[in-house]
Amino acid sequence: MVDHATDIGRESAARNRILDTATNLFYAEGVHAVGIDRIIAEAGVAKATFYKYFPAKDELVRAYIQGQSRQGRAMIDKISERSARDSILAIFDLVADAAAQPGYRGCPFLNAAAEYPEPSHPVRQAIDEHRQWKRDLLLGLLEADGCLDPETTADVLTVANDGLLVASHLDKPANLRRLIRETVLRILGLSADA
Amino acid sequence: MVDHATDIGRESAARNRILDTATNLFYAEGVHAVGIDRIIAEAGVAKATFYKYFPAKDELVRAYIQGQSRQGRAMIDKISERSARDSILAIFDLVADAAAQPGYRGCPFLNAAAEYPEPSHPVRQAIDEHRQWKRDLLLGLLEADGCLDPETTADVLTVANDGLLVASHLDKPANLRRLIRETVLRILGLSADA
DNA sequence: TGTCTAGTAGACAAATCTGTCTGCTCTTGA
DNA sequence: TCAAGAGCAGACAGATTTGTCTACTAGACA
Repeated sequence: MVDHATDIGRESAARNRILDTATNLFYAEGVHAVGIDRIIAEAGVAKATFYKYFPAKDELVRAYIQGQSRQGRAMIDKISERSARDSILAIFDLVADAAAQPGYRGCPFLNAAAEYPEPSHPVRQAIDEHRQWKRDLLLGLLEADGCLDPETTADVLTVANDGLLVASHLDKPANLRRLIRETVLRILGLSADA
Repeated sequence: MVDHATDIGRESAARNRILDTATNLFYAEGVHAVGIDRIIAEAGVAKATFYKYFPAKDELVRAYIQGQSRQGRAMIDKISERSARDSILAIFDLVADAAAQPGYRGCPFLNAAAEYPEPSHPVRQAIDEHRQWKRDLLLGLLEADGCLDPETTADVLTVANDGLLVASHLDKPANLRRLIRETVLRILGLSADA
């Protein structure tokens, strides 16, 4: 017997359909607002199949968050080779790309975190993992750029990233790309025209 | 007959108890996660009384948001007279004060907005109102401070405010006050030590 | 005394929530 | 040919959701 799909939970058309449907619904309407029945109906899947792959709703939510994290990393991986400083600017430009998408509703991680009060919850831990990864990514780029205080600057850039994701959703500022650039340049100390 | 309490919805011990209880629960656990039954039980109020003052749950949520807005404005009103620039710094310091509170769980407006996808919903409108007020407040202070581009700077400060509220909750950075100061000074172009 | 108002207590309806379980139909591979 | 696995369909349980409605109590006021 070949060591085939012993591991349930990987590669299955039904499972993918469930996760895709849930991803769209969770992001568009919020986690608590979307019920299992709706997901299985729109995914065209039997209830038993759902509970086979996701023993509880929270496991689906965790898979949703991890999927968003994977997707976010993939977007950043796609950025072409360039200087550390330009990489930072390109990463922040992704906020504008996301905000230009039709159903944009802010940051999936921040939205989900708002619905999970308990910091030790698996969903929150998945969110923390992503945030930690992103902070480390920025830190590395700042060090490569010769930043004098990379730790502090990474924190400030994280603040800016979160704030830009919020503002691009709730305030829809005109000329978001300019706002993003202005924010990053001021934080990096490259523009003191305040 | 004196023109007494014709207007239902103002000043009532029961109503206050409902709103106070709901405020604590909504902030601590999220809006969708808290049911009417729980609120009336913890407020020690009859169901009929609840529906007398709040014809639907969403009206209670709107009242909760408006109460948080009122409270936020009161905090800022309490800041003593000082220069425009110092006022901005003092306003941002309020983030650290809030984060130091026992049950801190981030910004009530951002958390609630995450649970209301529809921008035209009354709850979202109440949130927008508060955000607009705050942005105008910062804009006025920047103008008084002689800022060269107050509009842009107000946008960037709004970004920073949101980001700091998020980070202080999800990341719990060591030395939050220093991070706040660093963020604001860099945005105002008063510190280029990146 | 009688009436009006605010409030309490709780039954009830209708929908929806998560999760379990039974039974059926395919497809694939030995 | 036959057995196992994957998936579908849907009933069911038990809790919980928002919201309505009836019946009662206590205080204020004319």
